[in-house]
Amino acid sequence: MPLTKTEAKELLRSHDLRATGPRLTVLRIVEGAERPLAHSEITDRLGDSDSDPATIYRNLVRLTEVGLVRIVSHAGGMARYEFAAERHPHFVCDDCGTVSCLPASAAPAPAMTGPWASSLADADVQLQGHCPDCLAG
Amino acid sequence: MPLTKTEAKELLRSHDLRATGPRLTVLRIVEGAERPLAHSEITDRLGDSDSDPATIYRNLVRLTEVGLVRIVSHAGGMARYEFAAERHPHFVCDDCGTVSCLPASAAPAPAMTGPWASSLADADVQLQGHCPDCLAG
DNA sequence: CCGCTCATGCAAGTCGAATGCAGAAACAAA
DNA sequence: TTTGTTTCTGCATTCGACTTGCATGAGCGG
Repeated sequence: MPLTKTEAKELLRSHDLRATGPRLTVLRIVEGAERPLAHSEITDRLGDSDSDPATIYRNLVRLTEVGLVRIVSHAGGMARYEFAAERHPHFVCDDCGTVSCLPASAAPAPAMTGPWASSLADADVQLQGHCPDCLAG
Repeated sequence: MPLTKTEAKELLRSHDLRATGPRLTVLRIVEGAERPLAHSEITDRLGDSDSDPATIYRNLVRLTEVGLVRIVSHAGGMARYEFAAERHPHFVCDDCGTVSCLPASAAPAPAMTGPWASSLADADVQLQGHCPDCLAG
């Protein structure tokens, strides 16, 4: 469900960020993605408006700081960014490095007593293994 | 439960690896650690026998290839290595980057039908959030 | 003890990511 | 609309984790 240019603009302004060209584009790409994207995958999807790589990095940092975007994984040494609206478990493939989204029902909520209780209550779940594609191939 | 020098040596030989000085040291450090260690943390624990950083990297790669060691996380852009004997959930702190080990009871096994079934069955669980220390501080 | 093979150390290179700086653009106010 | 402040962009540089090439040196089977 892609964000319109106006919606994205308002979203940025409501987080005290200026609605600049590259920023709008990055936000809309991340929001419209079907899975967490790496920096290189975002630049690939820029199309006509190819901004400077460093600008994309800085915008991802900025969007992460204000909470619009979240880093889901560093698999393979590259950060993967996801729109921070909904939380669900992710599956990281140890072979191909792809990060996939899973339905919440796939992973029961973790729980523990003691000092870890509140940490686990708000934790994101990530599963690591071999994805169906790599198992098949 | 630290590995003796002889046990480590046999473990290496049984995996078709030569029992060299740096290799033995790295294996024993990783095995004796209470949590997954980054490359820099391993060199910190080398003590008297400080080998070349590249040698440590290559040994971590080799040990990972033969399955004695596993990469648990790339949080903060650095790989964390753990002795591959037992599997348990890990908690990665988004603030300080520390990777902690949790008891298996903390995270129920994930499950799903369809193509993901077998992938999830063998998956490692990793939780991301804010560790008790960072929540307190 | 010999010799083949693999590992080490050193240096240089790769790649993702961060940073300094000057010019340009966004937003608010006049 | 024009001005002015503040933030952002683009370019180049730097950084840190990691990798690789190559010659020397160490393991281990014979």
